[in-house]
Order: sequence, then C-alpha cells, then structure tokens
Amino acid sequence: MSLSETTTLTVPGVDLTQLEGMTGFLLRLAQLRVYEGFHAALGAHGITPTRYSLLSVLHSNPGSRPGQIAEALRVKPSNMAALLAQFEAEGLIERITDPAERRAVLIRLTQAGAALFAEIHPLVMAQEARVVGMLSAAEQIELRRLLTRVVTTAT
Amino acid sequence: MSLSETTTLTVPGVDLTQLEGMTGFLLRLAQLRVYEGFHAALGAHGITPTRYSLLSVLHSNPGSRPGQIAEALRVKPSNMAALLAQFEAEGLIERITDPAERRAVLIRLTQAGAALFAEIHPLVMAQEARVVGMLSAAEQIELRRLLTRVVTTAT
DNA sequence: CTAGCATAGCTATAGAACATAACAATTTTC
DNA sequence: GAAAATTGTTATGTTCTATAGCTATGCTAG
Repeated sequence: MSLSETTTLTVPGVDLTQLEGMTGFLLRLAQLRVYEGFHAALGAHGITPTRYSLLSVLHSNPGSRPGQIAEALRVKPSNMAALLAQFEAEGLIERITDPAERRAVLIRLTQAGAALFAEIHPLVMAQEARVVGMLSAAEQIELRRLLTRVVTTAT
Repeated sequence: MSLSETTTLTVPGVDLTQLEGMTGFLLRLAQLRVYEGFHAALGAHGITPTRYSLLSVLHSNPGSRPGQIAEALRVKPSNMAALLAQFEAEGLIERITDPAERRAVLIRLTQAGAALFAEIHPLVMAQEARVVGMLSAAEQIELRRLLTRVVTTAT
C-alpha cells in the first residue's frame, strides 16, 4: 500500500471555508485531480479520459453508431466525428456504412484498437484505484453511489 | 419540495456498465450537470462557476493577491490576470498596489462587486441545493466529506 | 410516385478554457 | 551594488466545446 498524506485545501493567506462547503467546487477540484493523474499515467500513450471512454464504449459495444456514442458520453455529435476521424487515421477503428440503414455508420475497433484498449485498460484501472485509494472499499462504493444518484436524477 | 425522478444513465443501444463503475467518469458527468444548472440559474447574470468562485474568495478575503487567489482556485496566474482585468473593467474590483511590497497588488471588491455578490450568492446556494437535492442531508455531508478526502490527500 | 420533411453524420468555424514563454518592476541575497 | 528571485502581466498557442450549415439517405402524405 502506498503512503497517503493529508494536505491542506487552503492556501496560506486565503480562507476557502465558503467554497470548501460547496459540492460544485469540490467536484471541480476532484476532476482536476483525476485529469492530472490520468495525464501522468497515460499521457505517454496519448490517451486522455475522453479517448479512453471512447475506446471503452467501443469495446463493450462493437458496431454502435456515432450519434449513440456521442449521447452516451455527453459529447456533441460534431466533436464525436472529429474524435472518430482521429481514431480512424490512427487505425484504431473502422467506419462501416450500415447496409440496412445507409445513413448510419457502424463503428468497430480494429485489431490495433482492441490491442490498445487491452494495453491501457489495466493502467486506467490502476489510476482509478489511486484516485480513490485513500478511501475504504465501502467508502469508494458509497462515493460512486452518491455521484450516480446526483447524475441520474432529473431536476 | 420539487419532484425527483430517476433516469437511466445508459442510452438505448449502448451499454455503459464499464464506465458507470469508474469514479472519474461519474465525476465528469456530475460536473457537467453542475455547469448546466449553473448556466440555467445564473447565465443571465453573466456568472460562471469560475467567476462566482472569484467573487466568493474576494468577499471572504478582501485585500488578497492575484497569485494567492490563483493558487487557491487552481487557475494559472496568467489566466487570473485576464479574469481580474475583466472584473476591473466591469467595475467589480479595484487593484491597489501594496505600499509595503510594491510588486504586489491587493484586490478588493468595489461596492458594485459586493452588491453583485450579495445578489447572486443566494441564487448559487439555491443552485447548489438543487444539484444535491435528491440526497438526504446526511448523504450531502458524506458526499462532500468523501470528495474532500479525495482532493486533499496527496498521492 | 414524388415533394416535402426528418434523420444521421459530417465540415467549418467560432468561442471559451487552459497552458507556456517572455517581459517589466520590485525586492532580496550575496 | 550585481545577480537572482518574486510578482504580476502581456502575448500567444493549444485544446475543448458549441453552433450553423451541408450532404446523403430514409420516411410519409397526397
């Protein structure tokens, strides 16, 4: 197990009591930390959180369509197109026109794409474990449960 | 109390089981939700989360310095300078050269800045309450506690 | 059948957020 | 007093995100 050390959230001379009590601010700081860790662990592979999430969705859902993927990942269809174009240029995916619905495009990982996912998935899981490593197993589950409720409850 | 309805995280045709179990992905979705709500509740006032956090820090810490504020809010000093220039142009803050340390600049809300903060603060609190409104009071506290531990523990 | 409309995906582009480098002014250090 | 460090800023580039418009395909009503 790695050491864990508590640091102050506050900066000398600045009282952050007000913002520390706001979930929105804490979410921002937590996400910054996730991105930092992700960059440190996977930057050398050219993998960002968004790129990983796309690989993951395609691994679990071969043959899904750009619009569906964009909606699932909360990315605009136009930006998903750009992302897919990159992946295609890198040989990670192939775009296949659906014969039964020729407006639609089916996306599949190539062998190279599947291999990349297999390579980085363990690294991402290790990174995930580091981010929440200071919490007990029960606390990690509870954190995900609370976040899921925040995310899945309509206002 | 407003109604609350649970929606599916998944999109028809796309299985997100893998990503749903990852704290990093949930944090991203949660923050997207916070930003959406913030925009809906405060966009008309021209207030973004970052701008609100700056007003809040200045309200709690009159006379603090750009570098300190930037560090506390996790913003680069150069971007903080741009933000402060905007606020100054809008008459919300004033920059005062510290007589005792003439490299330094002290930032203070003007009367207009203080008035704007007083006006929007209740709206932000209401927005915050909406975001976590589907959780019990104890769960809201627990969520903040867990996020704080994630954020304040060095790796 | 075909004219009009809806859907799926894409391109082009603009705006916002974020990061880096270089600079002037001031203070500290040796 | 010269060199180095600190503070804040400007200038700039990159990346992320959002919007508008286009093409190709499919659907539907007359």
